[in-house]
Amino acid sequence: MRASHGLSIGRVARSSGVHLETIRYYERIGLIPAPGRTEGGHRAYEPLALRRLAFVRRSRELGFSIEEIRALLGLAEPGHRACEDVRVVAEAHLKDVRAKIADLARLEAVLAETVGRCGTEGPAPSCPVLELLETADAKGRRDSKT
Amino acid sequence: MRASHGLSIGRVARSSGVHLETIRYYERIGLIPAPGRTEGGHRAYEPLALRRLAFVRRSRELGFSIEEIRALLGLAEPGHRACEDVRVVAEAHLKDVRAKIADLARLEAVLAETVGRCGTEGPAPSCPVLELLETADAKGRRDSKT
DNA sequence: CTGCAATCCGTAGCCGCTACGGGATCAAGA
DNA sequence: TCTTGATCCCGTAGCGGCTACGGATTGCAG
Repeated sequence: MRASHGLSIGRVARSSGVHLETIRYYERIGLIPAPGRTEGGHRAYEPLALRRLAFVRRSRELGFSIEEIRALLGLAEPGHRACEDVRVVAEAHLKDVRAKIADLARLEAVLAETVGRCGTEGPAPSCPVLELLETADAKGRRDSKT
Repeated sequence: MRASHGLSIGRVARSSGVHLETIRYYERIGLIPAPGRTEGGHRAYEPLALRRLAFVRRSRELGFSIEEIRALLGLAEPGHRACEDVRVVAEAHLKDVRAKIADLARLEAVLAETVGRCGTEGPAPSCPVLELLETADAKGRRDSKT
């Protein structure tokens, strides 16, 4: 197999924007196919590999998990581009993202309010942040008899 | 050491809301002190340990890292409750939280817009999500000569 | 042909847990 | 007292998604 004139992994890394070690990692976990090799054993990629890697990188940037990307790559193959299926994956991910945002927004509100009270306290010079952390809120306490 | 009438780890776990294995993990990494032991080798906690664990749990819920909590625990010790130092840690964390929210909000916008276009496309039945993922955006490409 | 950059590979580490498994111990009931 | 069944012991490995290390090879320009 004439893999002699393929692209080296370093080249592919630079032009796809995916770190060299990460490319080898993706290959190891089967996210991208193993490329051909030179006689000396170095990886030699076809230009197509660049597109696949760029797809993966873009998906990671958008927060898709490796497993989601595995699914998307399958769905993206020319021939059965099932937009409907793709939408399902994307919407599930969107839901996750929104949940995370909501979580963080709650934290942000609590932290901002508390930090905001620092230094502006009246007579008692106790620390609002520490008070917050020492608050034993309801959750997780179901200690009972015995 | 009369550690005989201390609280068992299971009890502490239930009433602090921290999983049993997580408590052992915290002890292993030195986040909480090792408690006394019964004759048989079981951990026997003092009531004070409950407060410390609750503090840790609350901090984790608010997204502080283990190392941040280590710092906070030091600062929370009665005697030198340096509110100013605590505020520094909390503000750094707040900044992180806000950065994450901003990141996620950007993702959310892109995903929502894209998914929203699914099915409402005109003649060409291509998939907006796939098109998004196949877009090779500027970042990360600095392939040049040679 | 020489010299140095690039690549090879396997392994271990990061964070914050969680799970597993086989044995020891504890506490309550009979 | 004995027995049972719940609890706890400990070490180790795994999760996701990489990143880093390091010694040996290969590639390629001068």
